[in-house]
Amino acid sequence: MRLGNVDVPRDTCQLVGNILGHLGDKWSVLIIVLLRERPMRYSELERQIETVSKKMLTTTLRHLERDGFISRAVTPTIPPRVDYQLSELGREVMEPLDVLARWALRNSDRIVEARSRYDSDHEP
Amino acid sequence: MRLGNVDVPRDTCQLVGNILGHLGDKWSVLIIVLLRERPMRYSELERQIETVSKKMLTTTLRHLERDGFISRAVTPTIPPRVDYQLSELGREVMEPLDVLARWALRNSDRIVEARSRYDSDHEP
DNA sequence: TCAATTGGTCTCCATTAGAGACCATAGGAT
DNA sequence: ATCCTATGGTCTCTAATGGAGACCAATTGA
Repeated sequence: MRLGNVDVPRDTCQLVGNILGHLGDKWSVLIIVLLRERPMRYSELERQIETVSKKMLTTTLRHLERDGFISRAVTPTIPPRVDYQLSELGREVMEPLDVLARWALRNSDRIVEARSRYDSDHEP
Repeated sequence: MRLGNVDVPRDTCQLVGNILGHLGDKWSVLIIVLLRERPMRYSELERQIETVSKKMLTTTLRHLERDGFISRAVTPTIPPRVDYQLSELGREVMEPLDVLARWALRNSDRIVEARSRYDSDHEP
């Protein structure tokens, strides 16, 4: 793998791929973006995202916690209360994520065009 | 959704999420990175990636083509020859992708640490 | 004559995602 | 007194998705 003009050894490359893979799965980025605004409770995230199942919300949060992007604070009241917030690492990853999101935003027209071109070329 | 200090309307945000989603799936980034080096034939990509199944390689290539990141050139010889290469859009998306990959590279230690901390805290 | 090559598609099985029931418990409303 | 709601999950069952690999058509080289 190459980054800029640096050759990246194979196992490091796998790690990067792995991290990118996690960040790239269906809900991670969305959760990070939401938590950037402010810390949120589990149920709040659930309501904000709407289309996520409890199971996937839980597993995605666990992954993000394990990788150190968010922290999880339990208050053992009844009913229980669990707050999630971005960690320092989570806040830092926002920057490259923003770069990518801004690029997507700037170029969304071109992608939409490419798609309709492809679709009209391939359906007959 | 917010990017920097700009508020992004909901449907545009969905598009960005959608694009990020595609880029984030298991093989896309790897294929883009490989094609940055030089154009490659189907079988060459297959050999480079090793662990990808034909089915997934084909569907990922189709998605990338539909979104306009790569182009596909068929030479109808026997046996057939199909060349894939990055389009202009594909070359442009490398930049934000590089930013993210470099970040991952710089911070991989912290993530590895976070993981082992999490694992030792949660297994007993 | 036989094997190898290519870019897929197709089928069959394994893994993963999603929908939603369920839980324990307290406080508030009726 | 009794119900209802709220919370942060887990668990089960089903639907969708992913992977392994057989198969194909046709030509060239051994």
